[in-house]
Amino acid sequence: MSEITKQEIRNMLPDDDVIYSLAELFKMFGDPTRAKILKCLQIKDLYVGELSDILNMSISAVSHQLRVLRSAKLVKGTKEGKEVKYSLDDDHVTKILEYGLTHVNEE
Amino acid sequence: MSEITKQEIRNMLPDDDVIYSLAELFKMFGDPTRAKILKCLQIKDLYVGELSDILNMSISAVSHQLRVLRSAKLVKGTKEGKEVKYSLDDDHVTKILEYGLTHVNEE
DNA sequence: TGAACATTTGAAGAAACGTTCAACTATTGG
DNA sequence: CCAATAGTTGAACGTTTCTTCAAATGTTCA
Repeated sequence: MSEITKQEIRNMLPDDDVIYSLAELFKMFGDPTRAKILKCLQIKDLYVGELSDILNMSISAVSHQLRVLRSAKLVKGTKEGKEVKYSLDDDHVTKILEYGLTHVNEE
Repeated sequence: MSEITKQEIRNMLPDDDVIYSLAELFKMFGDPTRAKILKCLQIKDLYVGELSDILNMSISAVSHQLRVLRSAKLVKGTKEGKEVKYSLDDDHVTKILEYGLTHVNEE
């Protein structure tokens, strides 16, 4: 007869700011372009131009998304001469993507 | 000296439809309201009205988001008299949320 | 049957998003 | 120093998203 009240459920939820961060994180994976970029960087560190070639997208579009991913601390860019090499900046990225793919492939 | 070409990277990426499904999945977790709903349902199966109370949101808003989650096959609703009880419809949900939370909490 | 209740639905409006284009900054090599 | 190359940035745009409100549906019970 273990009853759980609404108030108790409310208390068990993560704080609002945690929920917001969580949603922000998942939002990063919630766009096909960003998902592809992350997948690419999982394979190999790449320059912006290379990503643009591989994904067949404009440099500008790729750059805009890289900025978003950078601000979420999921990737980082390192200047090398006039080019910028991007790499994953987070260990969880791979794990999270993997779980997602497992789910998607198990239908 | 193992070189990886752009073409090879392209070939290593998941198919576009997989990437799209993946993004669709993560999009579900990418909204605070939906994240909260999923968190609640992780604790206990709940009626729409209960969710609306717990989250302090209009019934309509909750119902709209439940429809989205339902169409993504992450929750399911079962009619019980005039109420509808919602529950998680997917084993991965908990794992994915957990990984996300781990990430968010490890800053 | 009809009033009350629980939920769904559709339209509307505001805000957020993603791409494009053009302009800009930064770096290198001639 | 100038031109060429790599990348970033901001504004504009069309699209999608989320909430609200009002109306509709479905269910129970008096």
